[in-house]
Amino acid sequence: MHEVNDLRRLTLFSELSETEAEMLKRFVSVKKYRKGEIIFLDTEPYSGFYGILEGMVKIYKISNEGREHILHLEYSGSTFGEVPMFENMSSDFEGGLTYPANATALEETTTVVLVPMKPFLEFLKSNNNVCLKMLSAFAKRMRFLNSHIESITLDDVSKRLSRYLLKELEKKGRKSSDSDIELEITKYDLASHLGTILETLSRAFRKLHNEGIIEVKGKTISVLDVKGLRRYQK
Amino acid sequence: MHEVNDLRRLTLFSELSETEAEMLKRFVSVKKYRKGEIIFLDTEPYSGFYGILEGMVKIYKISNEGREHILHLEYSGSTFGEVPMFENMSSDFEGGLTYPANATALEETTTVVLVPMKPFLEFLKSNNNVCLKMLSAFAKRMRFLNSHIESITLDDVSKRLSRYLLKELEKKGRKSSDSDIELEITKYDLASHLGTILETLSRAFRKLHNEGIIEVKGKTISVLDVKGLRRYQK
DNA sequence: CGTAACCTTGATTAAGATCAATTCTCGTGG
DNA sequence: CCACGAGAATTGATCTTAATCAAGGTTACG
Repeated sequence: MHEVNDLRRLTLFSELSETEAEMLKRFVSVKKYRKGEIIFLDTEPYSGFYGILEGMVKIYKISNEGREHILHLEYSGSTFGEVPMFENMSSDFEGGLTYPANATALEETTTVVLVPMKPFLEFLKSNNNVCLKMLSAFAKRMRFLNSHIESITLDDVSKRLSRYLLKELEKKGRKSSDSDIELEITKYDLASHLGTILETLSRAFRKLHNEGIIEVKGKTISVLDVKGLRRYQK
Repeated sequence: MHEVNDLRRLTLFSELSETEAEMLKRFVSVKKYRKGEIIFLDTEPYSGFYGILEGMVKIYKISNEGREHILHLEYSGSTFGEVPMFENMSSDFEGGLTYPANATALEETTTVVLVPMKPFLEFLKSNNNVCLKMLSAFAKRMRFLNSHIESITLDDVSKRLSRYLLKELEKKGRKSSDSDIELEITKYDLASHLGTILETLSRAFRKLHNEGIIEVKGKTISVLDVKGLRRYQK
């Protein structure tokens, strides 16, 4: 279904000209994964970054005790695994590059493109445009990481949850105006993303429910009191 | 002492040609701060990023309860506050830009340059080189943020401390080979950086000491058993 | 040499992880 | 269409870690 022709579906490449996209096409390759399949591990040698044409991917780390923490959830249109590409440029680089985290497909049909390092770096040199776009994408991700750290170190679990729900509301907000949130991931994954575990997340949902702020019905969260939610994380 | 002429002391600009440096000089300005002085707050409107010519700066967030968390410690040669510069480029940008965190000088004589947004973005358009350097700096920082999150969510405080000490050893390692670490910051700031508080950090030091791994004498940490330290965080 | 900033230690409390037992939900095959 | 079973989620009891509260000690520096 999705082909190399869809390259411009990726935000990073959305403004490429026809000829530029053609150049890219020559060296990228399309791959498909099923739910739960691993795209790369943080131990693997680096070959290039990925862009999502369809589906959803989680980027995560695992502790020695086996606990998992999800750093990012990436959706169709976005890219991941770009970081190492720019690390062989810094003077203090030594040894082989690896991916910074693990990546696994979350949806049954997840289609990605692999953009290999060397040809892409060449491509970048003559495409200041894409360079700037990439900086913009990095900036966005850093802002996200900052606020993620902030929330993990300074907020308790219910606050983190309310923060997450508000962000989801904002996302939906652009499309529809009702205040129902449909969780796109399992609560296990959500817990891992919020830096906690399933049981604790469950109790946080209950707490917000008891305060009359939300209603939980499976994967559907109805926000009854947006102001309350906003007040909550302050 | 430090002047606009020192622009190439910043890693980001270290490879600029004479003429390029000249261009930059026209619009940057030098500022000096004393220990404890605030450089910017996360509520302030964004004007541009900073580069450190001399001294040290902490980048941090503060919770509503007044707890502080240090995201980065930046030293002479590095830049900070670049993120918002690339955020007005993304399509979903709305409203005025602010700094993503607070910045405060940690040393008595801290000298920085302010690089204002608009002229620098213009400059970037014709300097693919600097663009790539910036990507490399961003990549490095993201790698750091990732491992920071990993350590905060998956390790306990003593592990985080041992991780920190190992990184410091590595840094020193390039210069001298002995295994003494001279803390450049107060233990209060270190605690804040490790996502904990002074008392807990103190106990973590004691724990590592009791295991015979380190010796603590004020701001000097002697690592007696590097292997033990390495083993510790696994 | 005195004072303020810095650090340590102990006792107590609180948040969240772990362990264990159910319950709920939903897709699949009988 | 129902029943079964597996994965997902909830709930309770207990344990662990780290935050908080409180007091005292140490160091650096004017």
